[in-house]
Amino acid sequence: MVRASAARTSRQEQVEQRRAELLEAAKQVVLERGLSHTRVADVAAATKVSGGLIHYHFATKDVLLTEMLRAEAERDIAKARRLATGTGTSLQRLDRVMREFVPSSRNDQTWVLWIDAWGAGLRDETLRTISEELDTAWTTMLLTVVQDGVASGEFETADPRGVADRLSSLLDGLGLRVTLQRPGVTRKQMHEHARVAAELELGLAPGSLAAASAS
Amino acid sequence: MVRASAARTSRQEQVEQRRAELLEAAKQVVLERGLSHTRVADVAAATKVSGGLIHYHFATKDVLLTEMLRAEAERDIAKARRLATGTGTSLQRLDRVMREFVPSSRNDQTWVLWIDAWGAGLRDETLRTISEELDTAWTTMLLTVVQDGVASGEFETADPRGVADRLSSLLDGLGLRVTLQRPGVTRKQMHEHARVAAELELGLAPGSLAAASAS
DNA sequence: GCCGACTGACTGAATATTCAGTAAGAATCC
DNA sequence: GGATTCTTACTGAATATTCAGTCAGTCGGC
Repeated sequence: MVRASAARTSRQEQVEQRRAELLEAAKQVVLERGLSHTRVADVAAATKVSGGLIHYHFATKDVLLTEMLRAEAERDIAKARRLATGTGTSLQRLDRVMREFVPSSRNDQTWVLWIDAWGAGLRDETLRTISEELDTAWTTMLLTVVQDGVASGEFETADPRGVADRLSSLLDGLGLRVTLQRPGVTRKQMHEHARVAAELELGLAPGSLAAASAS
Repeated sequence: MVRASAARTSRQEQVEQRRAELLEAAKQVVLERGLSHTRVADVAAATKVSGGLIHYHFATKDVLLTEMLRAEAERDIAKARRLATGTGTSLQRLDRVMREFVPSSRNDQTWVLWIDAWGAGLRDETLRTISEELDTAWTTMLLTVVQDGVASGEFETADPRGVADRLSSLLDGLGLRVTLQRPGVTRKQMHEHARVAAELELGLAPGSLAAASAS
């Protein structure tokens, strides 16, 4: 009895694990081929599993992809929440947040995924909502940091909400350019642009944010 | 002789017109269904023409869609150029440019098309180049206006290039939000955000730009 | 009567979804 | 604790559909 119920991995856990495995494979395929060119056969092959199994766990391809994006969004949202409640001065936290926004490479998984999702969201209510929640989480997080900085006297602005909206919009525009490898917008420049804009918005002396990251 | 050579529309002109008609239909279909879900049969139906004719004028569907985007980009680029060389004070021109950027509705054709194209550009070199040219044109146009304003003493900045990059990135991020109907970012607010950011970047008194548009 | 624009039926490939069948394990009974 | 039914994750092949692209032939103007 005891042994049976204490099996290392219960049936349910195994299913959970398999689903997670399929979602992860789906993500990899989508990163390579794009949302619209992803085939369920690709996901099956990537997992070394039969095509039928995909449909055993996910009713349709759409469900698979949607759940993958939802899971991904949740992970990113959790990350944003963690950043919002980090330690250090507001200046340091703001710097950390902005660094987190910069694509880690031209192939940054997160950015590629969400740029794809923006397009799909134009016609799919569900996807639009998912990417919206992610967007909201990041903007809210920025807002928190800005508000904290204003409260502590580090930042100066009459419209924290507006600042957060502008900074997160700017970061999206910059991240897009970096990911699409637009000339003249490297990762380094993106960070620099974000720094300058934040300093202007928050009444900081030029270089304050650069100094924050050094410390 | 005279009659023949002066035919209202020459053979070549008719072909040109039909191609334009097909490109326009393709655009409409893409706006409705998205780049990846557009079928050549849809374009044929929209033009009340046989499926075969599409392939008579365009070798493949990809060619059709790519040419459609190229034509669209060229039109937009021409518009940007026109704005760059407009009349009025730099303040007025800047205001005009920013207004032009704001989606005319949640379904603004240009924005929907290019958000879709960003995603496709992640994996298609040609499409990436096309949207890059458009992007460059708008940024360059902004740069021109900023530089003119600096020269005339209306604006003050040490880095016109940086200002142009930041403003156009911000506008992309904002346009995206408006088009995806993100809560809290209406067309009006987008314009307001752009105004505030431009004033901060260019050392203008709050409201200068609002005043410019009123005049 | 030739040529170029056009039609529309057709092909073939790609691919999502279904489904009958298998086997390993869990639950139940004795 | 062994035999038995039952459940369920999974396979692989069949099926059904969707579409891009082709091609033989029509039609109208020059």
